[in-house]
Amino acid sequence: MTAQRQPLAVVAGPTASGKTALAVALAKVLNGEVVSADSMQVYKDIPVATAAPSFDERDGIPHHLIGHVSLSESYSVARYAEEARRVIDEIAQRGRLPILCGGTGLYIAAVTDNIRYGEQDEEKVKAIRARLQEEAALKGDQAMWDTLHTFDPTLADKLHIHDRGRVLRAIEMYELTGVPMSEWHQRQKAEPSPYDVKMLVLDFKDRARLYDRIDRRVDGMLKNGLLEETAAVLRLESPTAEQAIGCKELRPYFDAECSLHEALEVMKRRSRQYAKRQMSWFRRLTTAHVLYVDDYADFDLLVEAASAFIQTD
RNA sequence: GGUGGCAUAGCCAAGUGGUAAGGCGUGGGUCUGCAAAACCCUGAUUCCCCGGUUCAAAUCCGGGUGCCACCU
Repeated sequence: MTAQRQPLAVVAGPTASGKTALAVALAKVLNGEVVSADSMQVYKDIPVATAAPSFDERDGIPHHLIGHVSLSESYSVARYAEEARRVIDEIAQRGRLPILCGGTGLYIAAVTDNIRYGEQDEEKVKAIRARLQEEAALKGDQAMWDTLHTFDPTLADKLHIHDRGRVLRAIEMYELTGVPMSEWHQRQKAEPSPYDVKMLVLDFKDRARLYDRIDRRVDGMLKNGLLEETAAVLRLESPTAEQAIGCKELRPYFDAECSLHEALEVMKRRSRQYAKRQMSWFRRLTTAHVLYVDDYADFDLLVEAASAFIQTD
């Protein structure tokens, strides 16, 4: 007898591929609740730019981890993983199916692969980061990479010298725990996942169709109040908001440096590039079941195929 | 009609005699604490066309074509 693992459905895919609608439809058919896996939808105040599901779109299905964080707070995968696990547990307690839905591959992986980030003293982490940043600015990327290589050659060899962010994080991890990051990876892989994951990835055989949906979505955001939302957010001077597609692309427009049309074109292009990165992430998930949206004549058929897959053993 | 300038990758563009920088876009990839971020890889057998000079031409000369500016 193997231990009963917690069923967990996942709906992943690039922006504008139709994840939200599919997740809601699945929740209805399978008695589920939706847990967002989107690094930007967690923030309140930017629902339009992040295409967070509206009241109507949710259609009575409970959604979690959306708009519960302020732009002034610091948020990251570590906190997300914790919250998501808790929420998934609660949904299961209610006897319902948790459906993880979103486009942030890292966030999804944190849950499905049961990655533990551990408790860390915030102040201590901040201090180390600041120091490493300074050191990197002074000595350069090569020197930092060399440093990492002395105590974690396995990871260093996988990282590009200019991938400063990851190199520094790996050094930080070692300073914090005394254990090389690659060793942490090993330990995590040895631990079995508590979830019975059914991962769906939405994709398009004809990429032009996805790009077209992205363009239309951006145009639609305008009608939903994108400009008003962005104007308000720009006043916050939030580094986090600057990461979201929309804010930084629209800034030149508000600064009268370009036309609205130009800013929107850039926003569409940036969204397409983002979608491409997402696809590249999801493509390598060998256990995922890919659903080509353009293979299905209508939405109901897509839902049918999706729910059939989730209910397989 | 005249005079001057310009023609280099999908776009912007450096290069004035020695064997085609760079940026953007595109496509591919990486990804374990800011991930809608960050990072990596990716293209011109040839520089508008034809002829000439030269060991050697995107670079110089002549002629054509196209675009721009100014003049009549």
